[in-house]
Amino acid sequence: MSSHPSSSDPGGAASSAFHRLHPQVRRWVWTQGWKELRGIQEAAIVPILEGTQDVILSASTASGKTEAAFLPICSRLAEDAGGSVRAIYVGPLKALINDQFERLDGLCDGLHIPVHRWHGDVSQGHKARLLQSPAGILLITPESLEALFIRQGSALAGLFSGLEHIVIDELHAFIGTERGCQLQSLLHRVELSLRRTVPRVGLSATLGDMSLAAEFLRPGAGAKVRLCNSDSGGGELLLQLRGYRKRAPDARTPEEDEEPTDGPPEDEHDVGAHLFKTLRGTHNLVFANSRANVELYADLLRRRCEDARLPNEFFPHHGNLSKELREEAEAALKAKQRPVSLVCTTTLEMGIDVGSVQSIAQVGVPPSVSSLRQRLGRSGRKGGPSVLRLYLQEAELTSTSPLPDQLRVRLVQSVAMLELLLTNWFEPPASGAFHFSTLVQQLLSLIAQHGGVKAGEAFLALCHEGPFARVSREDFVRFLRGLGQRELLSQSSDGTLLLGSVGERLVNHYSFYAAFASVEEFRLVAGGRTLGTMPFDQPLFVGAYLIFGGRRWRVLAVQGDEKVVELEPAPAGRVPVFEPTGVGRVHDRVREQMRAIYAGEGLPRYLDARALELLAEARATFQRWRLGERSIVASGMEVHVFPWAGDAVVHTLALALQARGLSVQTLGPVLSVAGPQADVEGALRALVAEGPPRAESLTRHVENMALEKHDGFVPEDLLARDYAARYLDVEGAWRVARQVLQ
DNA sequence: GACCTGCTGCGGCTTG
Repeated sequence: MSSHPSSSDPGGAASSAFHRLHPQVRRWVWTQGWKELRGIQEAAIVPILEGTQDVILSASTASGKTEAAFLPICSRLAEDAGGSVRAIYVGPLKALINDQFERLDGLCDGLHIPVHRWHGDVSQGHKARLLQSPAGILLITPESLEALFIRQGSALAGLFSGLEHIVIDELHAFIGTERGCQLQSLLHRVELSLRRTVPRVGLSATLGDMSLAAEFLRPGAGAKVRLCNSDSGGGELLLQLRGYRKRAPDARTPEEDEEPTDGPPEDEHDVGAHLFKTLRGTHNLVFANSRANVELYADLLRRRCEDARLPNEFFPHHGNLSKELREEAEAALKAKQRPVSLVCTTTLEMGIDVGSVQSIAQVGVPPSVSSLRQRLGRSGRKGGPSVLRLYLQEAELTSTSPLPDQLRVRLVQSVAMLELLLTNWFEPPASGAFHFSTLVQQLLSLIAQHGGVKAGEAFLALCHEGPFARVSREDFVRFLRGLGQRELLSQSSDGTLLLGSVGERLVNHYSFYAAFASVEEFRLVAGGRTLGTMPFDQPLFVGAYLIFGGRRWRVLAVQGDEKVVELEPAPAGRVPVFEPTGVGRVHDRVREQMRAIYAGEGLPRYLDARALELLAEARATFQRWRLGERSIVASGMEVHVFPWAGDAVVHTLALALQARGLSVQTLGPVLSVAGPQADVEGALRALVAEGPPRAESLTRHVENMALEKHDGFVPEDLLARDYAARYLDVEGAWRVARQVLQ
């Protein structure tokens, strides 16, 4: 960014917008010693000052987005900030709200604009003071805003009567989620109670398709949202993908158990050795995908420090660690007084500012291109290059190695993701869900707010013009009937909806304010013996494989009500993969790119020697099986189908084949079906001939469709529709079915 | 075998 050495005016000669800020606000900018406003700050002034438009401010982390929103907002409030809350800021994290509170307080202090924060850790005294004399800016979480509706329902309109601005921070973190849907509903309900709209400002990291973000910010009128984008542009990127070989796990089955070995296996030591050698002495983030791996690598690196008689530089950071430990680690990284690297899960992907780091390490397959991009954004900010090192382990092949291992799908998927990252593509946020679980919450909340509502009013408020616009009147009636049967609702003689006994209990517990569920632990049982518990927040199928307690198991049955999963030891030789080929849902585009890499000959320059070897093996397997020419191959008693499509298509095909009585297992990009090839091809041909079914009909074999918090109260058919909209792609699956038969 | 986020009112205690 260039500076204006000839001028001490932060607005610069070209800026007319700066002069439209309140004199006191301009003075604050001068006292900060800023040479000029950043592009995004400049661009935001006029649209926010006018106060008639919704705005999205999109720029990379630490680009001054908060100030961009609040310089003009404070200019508007500088003369008079009283009477009611005048601006609401919604943040996804308490820590972020605390950060922003400190920053805003400095700006607002001289302007006599009160700043209040409101979340679970704020004392009741502070909250009571705001309720007594509401004024200025309120920083709040979606959950605390929910609590305000339920606890202060009748006082809400007065509390917010003079509200002029709503700011949503980290907008991208809300899009497509239950929590985001809850926030949309709460903001809509604020406007309903004020009987007017309030302009919204969304702050976000750079998003690919801005129209999705705009539609999220103002449902139904996304096209009218003003977009202010300050893409600082991709700087230089230094990239390396390092391959490692790992002993095949197939040798170890539950029948022939061994003593657990001490410490991590050799292969992790190799990865650890390189991490230690390259990261020590500087500041870095190591993303390790799971809490278990975070602990493993943090421990391994700490011991290397001890061995070298160095003070420890490596600390773990994940959601199960205490707040104190996490804050200590964050502070150490930010202080920059001595070298510190944090080994973390997604905790450090967004939110609080830890300053920029020298490099990013990713151990294992990245969850998605967009998260890779987000992680990369943490490195090399001040003009320097971003550095990304990817560490990938593939199993040593044996005579019984399953096809996905031979195909090195983890390595190839990672290369595909890096290639897509380099072309600046990344996955759009999820869309299409109905969010019935959050509709349960919002309906109960609406009733609690007003003491009772008519069904027609609720439909208008939540569905017709609210965030649940895709729910039809007929569906809403069925939905209400279902909630009535489950005693969440009751109806008075004049037709008013009231809370039923179960609804009353739900709403009166503080856990009701969050739209997302705490992960439920399932009890794992094998041969009548309880092995332990494990959290499941993903669909679970009979026949699925999992690893627990260092052993491999196959799911025999799922008892959703009792939260019990029955297991049997996985048969020897049928153990498919050492670790998941990717976490989360893989996009069509990534799998298409994988096929191109298998079929191609190019050697990406960022691969090390071992990774090149593994890629060569992958391509040799692809050639040997002639997968460039055919998508169905038989191997022993199994048939492998390669749709080269994303998880939604793979999952849909698996369910469709299961519905025809076949035993199907999905292994990353591959569907493995038991039986002769002719049967599988026959089944696929029959599917194509029948044509695509209604997506809901395929959910018959899904054991636990109720994944979101209140899904258990949602009528089965509506739940099936929500599930299909989130996880299935019938059109895509039938297109692929036609292709693989050619 | 993914990960992350959030939470009120009140009773009972100590301390100034």
